[in-house]
Amino acid sequence: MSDPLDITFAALADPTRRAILSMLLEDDMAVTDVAEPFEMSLAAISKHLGILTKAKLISQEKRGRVKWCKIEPDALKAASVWMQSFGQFEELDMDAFERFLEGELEA
Amino acid sequence: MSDPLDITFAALADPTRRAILSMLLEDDMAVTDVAEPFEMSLAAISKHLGILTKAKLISQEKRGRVKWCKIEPDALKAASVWMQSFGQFEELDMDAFERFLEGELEA
DNA sequence: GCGATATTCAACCATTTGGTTGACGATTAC
DNA sequence: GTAATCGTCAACCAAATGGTTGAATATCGC
Repeated sequence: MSDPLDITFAALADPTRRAILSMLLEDDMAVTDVAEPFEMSLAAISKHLGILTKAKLISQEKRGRVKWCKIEPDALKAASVWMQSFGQFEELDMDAFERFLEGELEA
Repeated sequence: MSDPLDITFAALADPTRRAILSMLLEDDMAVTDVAEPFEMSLAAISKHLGILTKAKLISQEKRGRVKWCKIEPDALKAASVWMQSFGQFEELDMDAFERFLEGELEA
């Protein structure tokens, strides 16, 4: 009943979840390590990771007692395609990207 | 306090609002005409348009008693850039990207 | 001026969201 | 075996979300 795009965009709407994705861009991480920089409970981070998993933005694999989180960039494709359908902006613009990152990292 | 991307992605997470954006891609529209194809009250659509306006995904201009809605694709740019940084990161120079990120984090 | 049209506002409601805490089931280390 | 670690679950809570209805505010046509 609910469009996968609903799930994708809703998952991306939370700053904690976007920060998690940025962290996972650099390397796969265990749940506890993902939680470490945030000022909230492990259970809360676990929930966020569940939402990202449902949105297929990440995958989780349990090895021993450690659950590893890995980014899954493909899920962004559908959302990206949807946005491209607006077609009024060009492809990735590095200057804009850097300006954006500056803003994002200040917060 | 809240990142503009929070607002943008949250606005895009609702299927009614995405449908409205698709409609506005074809032409500017009055509020009543936007509401016509949906099975919900005019007030509900008015709220959705308010959310899209706050996200700067559209603008609204009142001429007489009619309020015209116009798509504003620029707001999608920041979100698109953010997403493409994940979707296409394989095609980027990952080492340079990581060095860039680290530099930003120090600053 | 008066009625019809365009839109929003205010109050309300049910559901979802993002967080907490404490208990719990695995797994690992000693 | 027992204690510590990793992560989730369940119950709860406050606030936000997406919808409703009915009244209110402009503006237009006649």
